[in-house]
Amino acid sequence: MPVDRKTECLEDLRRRILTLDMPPGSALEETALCARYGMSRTPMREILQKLNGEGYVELSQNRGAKVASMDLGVMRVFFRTAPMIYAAISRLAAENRQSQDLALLRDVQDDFRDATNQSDTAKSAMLNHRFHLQIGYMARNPYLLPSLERMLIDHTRLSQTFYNPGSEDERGRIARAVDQHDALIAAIESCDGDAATQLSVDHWELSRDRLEQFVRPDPLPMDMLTKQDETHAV
Amino acid sequence: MPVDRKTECLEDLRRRILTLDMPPGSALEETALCARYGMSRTPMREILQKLNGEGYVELSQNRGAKVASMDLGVMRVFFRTAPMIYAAISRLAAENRQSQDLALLRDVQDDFRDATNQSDTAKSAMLNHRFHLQIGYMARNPYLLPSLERMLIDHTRLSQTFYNPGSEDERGRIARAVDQHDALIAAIESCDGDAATQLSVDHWELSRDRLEQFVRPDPLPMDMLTKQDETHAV
DNA sequence: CGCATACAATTTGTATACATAAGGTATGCA
DNA sequence: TGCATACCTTATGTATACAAATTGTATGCG
Repeated sequence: MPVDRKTECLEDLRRRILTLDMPPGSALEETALCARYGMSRTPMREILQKLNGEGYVELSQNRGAKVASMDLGVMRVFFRTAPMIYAAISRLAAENRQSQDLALLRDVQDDFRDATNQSDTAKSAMLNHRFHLQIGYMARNPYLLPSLERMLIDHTRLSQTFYNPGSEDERGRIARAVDQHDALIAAIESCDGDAATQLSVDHWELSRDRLEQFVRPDPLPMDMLTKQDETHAV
Repeated sequence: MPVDRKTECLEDLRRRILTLDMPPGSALEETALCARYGMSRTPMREILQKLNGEGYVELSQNRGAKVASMDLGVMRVFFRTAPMIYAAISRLAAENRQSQDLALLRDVQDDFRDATNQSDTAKSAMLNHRFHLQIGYMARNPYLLPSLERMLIDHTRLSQTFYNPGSEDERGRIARAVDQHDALIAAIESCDGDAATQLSVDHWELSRDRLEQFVRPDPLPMDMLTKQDETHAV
């Protein structure tokens, strides 16, 4: 059997969790996973332990593993924490980047742009995830990286929860996000920490505005309410 | 066999790593640990995986586990990141604290004060660690907590690296640190986020100044150099 | 004498069998 | 009929045996 079947399984589970193929809270039975990925329970349990450490799954004593939940209680926390982490990571990436990193980042961005052009939602989400994770690596800060990783897990899942591929607005936002990625790469390349910080804030606000549409939906149009009222009034 | 021998082992390993009983970089052989803690390799490997996820140990493919290293390259990163994380956590703790948390925090602080009065270095360091971790729990921010945990691992180990129990300066700093903890508790109790933030910065600067003494040691006294020069000049 | 290669010893990774604990179901009693 | 208790099923936790890989060592060749 291949040596890195484990790595393959690990990445596939991460992908399935991030793309909501495995929704938050769903149970992960060891034997089922073992059958699916063709390995014994021992390495599978180690994979689940690792995913637990990364924040993808939650483990309970004698009660198995579940995909990490995403209750609305932490949404507020998410919206408050994300800009701080993203801004700090972006600044550090601009200050500590190395040329080889930049090539990797461009590769991911190229793939991301292609995926968005093909309207491949899941692939776009995964490559957007990898893009921001790559910036995290470039920041070279082992203390902040785990926070970024946890933020990105929920950010990626949230984005897809509300994803509407047909919407004209959505397509426009995605195009702007791609452009912002390019601008961010440029800022990081020129080691401009201030610019990278500002761009990460802009990028965050684009994402936030989209997500908050669903947390605080627009009020119904006034005339519609009026019309209803009139109908009832008759 | 006891039900939570595993938990006991986990906490003991954390303690031994934090107190430098197991120095950074030292190898952790599975069979030796199994013999020491009286368990099989399977649960021990899961413990090592968990410690790896928490940042206490580093795992390499087919090359075993090592206590997380603390190379001087990340020291700069540490000094830059710590105040941001500590300040953010302190503010959030003040804003999101619950009364039951506060009682726990006071208990830890009481034990910490006792340990410092007894000049028990290792115990003081562990209780200081628990104090700040408890504040982390009170912040109720699952995204930032892992960063705090990683910072605290290195902070606790660093503090002991340079600890000098006989020094008069050291005793004074410890006394001030204890007082700062009390002030921080008061700020958190009154839900004063600004005060908690400021106090965490003060507390950090006390620690930073002490640690930086060793990173940038004072220059030798001028007259000593002069005297040496004169001797050679004869 | 130095280096490369092959072999042996040690250590890590995996599979399987067994132990244990949680949850559901059925049965008996009130 | 309702509830409690005992048992059975299922899934998780642990131990041990075996496989694979890495490292150190020794030997042979240049």
